[in-house]
This record gives sequence, C-alpha cells and structure tokens, in this order.
Amino acid sequence: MSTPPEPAPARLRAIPSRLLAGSALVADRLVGERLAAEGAHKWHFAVLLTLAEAGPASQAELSRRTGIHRSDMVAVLNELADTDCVRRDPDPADRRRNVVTLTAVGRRRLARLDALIREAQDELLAPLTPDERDELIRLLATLTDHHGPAHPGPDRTP
Amino acid sequence: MSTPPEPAPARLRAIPSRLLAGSALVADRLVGERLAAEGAHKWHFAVLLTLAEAGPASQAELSRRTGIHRSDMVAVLNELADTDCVRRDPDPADRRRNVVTLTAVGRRRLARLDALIREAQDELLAPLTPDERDELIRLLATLTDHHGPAHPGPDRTP
DNA sequence: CGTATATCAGATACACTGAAATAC
DNA sequence: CGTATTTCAGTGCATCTGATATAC
Repeated sequence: MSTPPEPAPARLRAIPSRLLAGSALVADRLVGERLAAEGAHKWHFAVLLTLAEAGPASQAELSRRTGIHRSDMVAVLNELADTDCVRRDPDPADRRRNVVTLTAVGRRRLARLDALIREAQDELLAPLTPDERDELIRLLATLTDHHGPAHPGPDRTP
Repeated sequence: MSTPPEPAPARLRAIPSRLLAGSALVADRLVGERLAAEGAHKWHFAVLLTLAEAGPASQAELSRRTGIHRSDMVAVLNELADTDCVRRDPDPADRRRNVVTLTAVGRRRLARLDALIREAQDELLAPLTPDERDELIRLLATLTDHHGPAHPGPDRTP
C-alpha cells in the first residue's frame, strides 16, 4: 500500500450520468467475469433467453429484441450454432430470413448461464435491501422506457 | 415507419446489469450531445470541476480524483491547456510533478459546461419525481461506494 | 421500384496495458 | 534500490457505419 484513496469531489460524485456509468461498469465486469468462466458472453445469454421466451425468430427480430446490433448478431449466432445451442435454417416462407431455433443443448446452456447471471446480479445488488433492489429496477426501467429504445436497436430512419 | 417496435422479453428487461447498461448509454448520449455542441467532453468537465472543488493538483491526483486513466489524462490536459482553461507548471517541490491550476478562463468554461451538464441530467431524470431522483442517486452511490472504485482508477497493486 | 434481410469490412469510443524517461 | 510521475504507443471491447448481395 502506497497511494492513498483520493476521493472525488462531492459535486462530481452526485452526478447521475456518472453514477450510472460507474455502476454499469462494475455490473458489466461482474457479469463478464462470471460468464467468461464458462466461455460465454452476455450476448449469448440475451439471445438464448429471448429465444426461450419469445420462440424462434429471424436474426433481425432477435436483433431488435435483444438490442444487439444486426452486424454483431452474425458472430454471436455463429458461436451459438457452432456449439449446437441454436439451429439456423432458411425460412421457406421468406428466403431472405434465417429462422433461429433454440435446441435442447441451448436450453441446458441457458439454464447454466441464467444461474451465473443471477449470481452476478446478487453480488451487484448485495449492498441493497430487497425493497431497494426492486425500487432501483423500477426507476431504471422508467428511465429506459421513457428515453427511446434503451439499446437503440438497428437503424432508426436511415 | 415500417419496422414495428418488437419489445424485449420481460425477463431480459428486468435484469439490473442490462438496465444499468441501457441507462448509462442514454445518459452518456445526452451528456455527450450537449457538451459536443460546445466542443467539450465529459472529461473536461470532470477535470475542471475537480480543480474548482479541490484546488490545484498533480496529474496523478487528478487522475485518481476523476477516475480518468492517467494515460488519457495527458490528452485531456493538453486540450484544456491549449484553450487556456488550465495552466500546467512544473512543481518546484517535486520535479516529477506538474501542478495543474484552474485559470479564470477555465472557471468561466466550467460555468458553461456545468449548465449543460445540469440540463442533460434534468432531461435524463425527467420521467422521475424529485424524490425518485434523490432515491436513484442514493442507490447508485451505494452500489459504486460498495464495489471498489466506480471508475477503478489507475493501477491497483500491479 | 423501395424496403428488409444477412453478411462483412471497417470506423469510433472508452477503459486499460506496457513500457519508456525522469525524479524521488 | 524500489517507487511515483508523466508520457506514448498500442490492446481489447462494445457499439455503430457503410456497403454488398439477395429476396420481398
């Protein structure tokens, strides 16, 4: 131990956008570390959960539902398909689309990633009471619901 | 208007780390747009405010107080010095250090950036009542205070 | 024709790493 | 000697742009 803590000035510590950036950083680190231990990424979880909750979908639909950019979805689905977590077949009704379907393997992987995600959220919210956690979630949801799409999604009126 | 909204599944929308990431994204966009109109960055504001609140400091101190990495501080101070917002003189007591001092120009620039930052926070928090805003700030501060340094800062035991 | 999809190649922004030179 | 400061060059990651080929 050599360099002392050196706190930020009070005015700076109370600015919401800074608090959000800092909290998001620690949250993403906690989630990232847990998932990395399983060789996974948060995107894999988002896609698997979306398929489980909303059923098979095209890549564009998945992109809009998860907030993952359509350009990045390709690589995510490649990895999920390579590990047999999803199947990607051409849509007979619209031959531009790929229909992405969750497999049994993918369902089991989702269960494991889901447990890791829960652990990470618990560690993140550890300093809060259950009521405070609910309130935080509610307040953040109000913010993101109000301001456009939280993850803005692909191509708003190009 | 052609592509419909396509909401994310409920489970996904309720995950705190995702809500934080989304909120931080919109917050940083609001702040970034406002400051960009003045040719400024959020770092400039952080440094100027820290100098105003805590007085002259070395670059390493500023780095620890603002959470801006010491490697990135150089460019920020170059820009602030080029526009005469700060002076950067060698410290006679320790010739490794530069003493960074806020100028009158910097103080006026801080006042302008401060107004822009306030506007951005108000727009961000618009959907919340005053009590909810305070509660959100309190909850986020609890999170970042608990989990290490929010902006982890330079070199934790290399 | 205009629009949507899937894909790729690259740009941008941000935090961080590693190493240098200098001074304590 | 080990440690701290300033600086630069470059990595890794996440998000987004732009362009392509294809199909509606």
